[in-house]
Amino acid sequence: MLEYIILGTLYQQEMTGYDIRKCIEAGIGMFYKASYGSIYPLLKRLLDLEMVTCSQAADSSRKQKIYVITESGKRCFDKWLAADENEDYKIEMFMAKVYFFDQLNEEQASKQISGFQKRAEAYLSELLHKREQFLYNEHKDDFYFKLSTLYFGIVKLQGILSWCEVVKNRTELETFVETKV
Amino acid sequence: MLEYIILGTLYQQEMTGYDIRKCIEAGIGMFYKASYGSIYPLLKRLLDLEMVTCSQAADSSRKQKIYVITESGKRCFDKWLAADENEDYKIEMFMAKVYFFDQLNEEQASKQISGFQKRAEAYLSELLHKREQFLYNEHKDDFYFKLSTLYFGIVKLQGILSWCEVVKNRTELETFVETKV
DNA sequence: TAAAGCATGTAACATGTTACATGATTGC
DNA sequence: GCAATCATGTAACATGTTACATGCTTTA
Repeated sequence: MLEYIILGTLYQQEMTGYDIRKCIEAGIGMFYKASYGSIYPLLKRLLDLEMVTCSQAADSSRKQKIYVITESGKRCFDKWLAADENEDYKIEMFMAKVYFFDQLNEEQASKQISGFQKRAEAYLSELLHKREQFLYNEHKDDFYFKLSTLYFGIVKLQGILSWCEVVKNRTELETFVETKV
Repeated sequence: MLEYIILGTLYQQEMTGYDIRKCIEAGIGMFYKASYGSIYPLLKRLLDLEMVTCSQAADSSRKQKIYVITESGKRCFDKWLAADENEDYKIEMFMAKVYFFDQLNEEQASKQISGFQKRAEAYLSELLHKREQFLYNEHKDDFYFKLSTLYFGIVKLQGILSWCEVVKNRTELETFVETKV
């Protein structure tokens, strides 16, 4: 995963390993954390794979290495971005991918979001079913917190579904916040 | 983390490693995945630490090992459950802990939820601030999906906050679902 | 001039997954 | 009798974190 995020970051702008970390933190820090201990070794591997090239900065006062994505690296990233992963992708991973969807054509983006939405819907049904089984339980009060986590899952999935509905149609994002407060 | 979840599971009921996995999957599978490759080695370690004991099933037709939590194991689990982690706990980890809050006294449970809520509020402010910076950006349309992930974070945090508000006061959980649909 | 930030990198550790190996029991 | 499920366990692999080592540059 991180290798693609690195490629996606370099796709937008060449930069140093240090800057890559800052970009990731600023952009998708909410969903994904990357440390130097994972970035630097990966950059080395991407160099070996010729997905990126690297040059010492002309401004040689600093010992910085500027990384640039290659054509091969771009193709690799594009392929990942367009791939419709059937996997049981966690929402955080999916969001880290969505972050780069501005580089994807709208149709494919919508399709991937719809796919994710469908899986989320199926999962929500499961949870609602689980909730019903609990609903008439005599000992309900003894499981208040256990149940609360189930409700958390339900509310979270409902949130995901409304997000999908808005974003797959490229609806104005402010609708999210306006309806609140 | 998993060691505590195993202890918490055995606290409620003695069982085999196989059953522990099923329990985890059924209870907090939504937040936490555990494979045999992680459970069995951990059970061995918990045995060494005398947090659990183990006996071959009397019904010896099957080669099953029934694990039982010890007093020392219970104390260890209690301590973890009551500990007010200041850490930057991810919501999933927190929920896995909340799952066991029925074993904790109400005051401490509410206090931990309030603590989590506070940290979530601070984070939400950050995100709302970030959003404002984007709001009047001329190139906003070029970052639709990038922005959408920011909004996802905002909506998610708002969801977390309302969950906290309900659960820390032990309010009827159905309010979550009733207001919807 | 001291602290904060820029900048790279490694080694030890932690954690967990996947695939494999093995074999009994239960339900159809 | 066959498939599904119960049941345990290991070894190789994947992934990533933390702490450490090093030293320059910018800013208060």
